[in-house]
Amino acid sequence: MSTDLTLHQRRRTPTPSELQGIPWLRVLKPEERARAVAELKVGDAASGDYVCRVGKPVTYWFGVVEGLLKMSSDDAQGTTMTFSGLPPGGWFGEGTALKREPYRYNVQALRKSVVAGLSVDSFHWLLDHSIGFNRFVMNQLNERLGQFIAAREIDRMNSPDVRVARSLAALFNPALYPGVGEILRITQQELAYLVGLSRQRVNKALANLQAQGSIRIEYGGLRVLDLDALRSSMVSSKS
DNA sequence: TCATTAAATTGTT
DNA sequence: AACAATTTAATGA
Repeated sequence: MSTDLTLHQRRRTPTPSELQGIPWLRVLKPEERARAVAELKVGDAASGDYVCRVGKPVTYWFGVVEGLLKMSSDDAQGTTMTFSGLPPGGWFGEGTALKREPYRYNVQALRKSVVAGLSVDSFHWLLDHSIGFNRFVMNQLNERLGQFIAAREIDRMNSPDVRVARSLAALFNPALYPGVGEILRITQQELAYLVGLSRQRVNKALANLQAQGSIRIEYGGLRVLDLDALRSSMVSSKS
């Protein structure tokens, strides 16, 4: 089920509409932006494809233009632990790109996706030349720290409804994933993989959240009606 | 553009 | 895990 590193093969230059979905381009000055755009590559990843794997040397700083990726890691026993989902607008790998160390996690496409990449050299060039870019990366690191702390709390609770609610809230984080608007394109099966629950249970949890008025279920996706309600959702599993 | 068919996704047991 | 119902996407006239 796992083909390898599609991005390194058939990569294109980004289309204008794809560039539109790259949030940090807007914080660059015209010269910086021109240079970055020239260096950007995009590639298509089929469902199951790996974007990066543990131990591989860092080649790119990656971003999701379209689709859905998941970030996970396998321990010595081969148990897979999913850290986070990566919806459109999300960029990752800055930690390893900064230090030019090998990747510490696997990133795999949950569905057919479009992934953008900026070479590590260009990434460093922007760090050396652009204040705006530095602010973006710093904010990105800070937001992600918040995400991981929240993720630990999520793992400790055993109420499925709350787990689903909090995980959804994370995916709708506008700072980290500006490409996600009112609606998040994600199937209940994909969400089940991310949260670590059965699809049936996720289906039920979503129904509860909808009844509570914080989301609306749509075919192939979800619409957020009340993000704060998702973030602070308490245990109310009357299923 | 519309009708038909296949595929994907959801709701339920 | 399996099934039926629903929605979307694809096809071709």
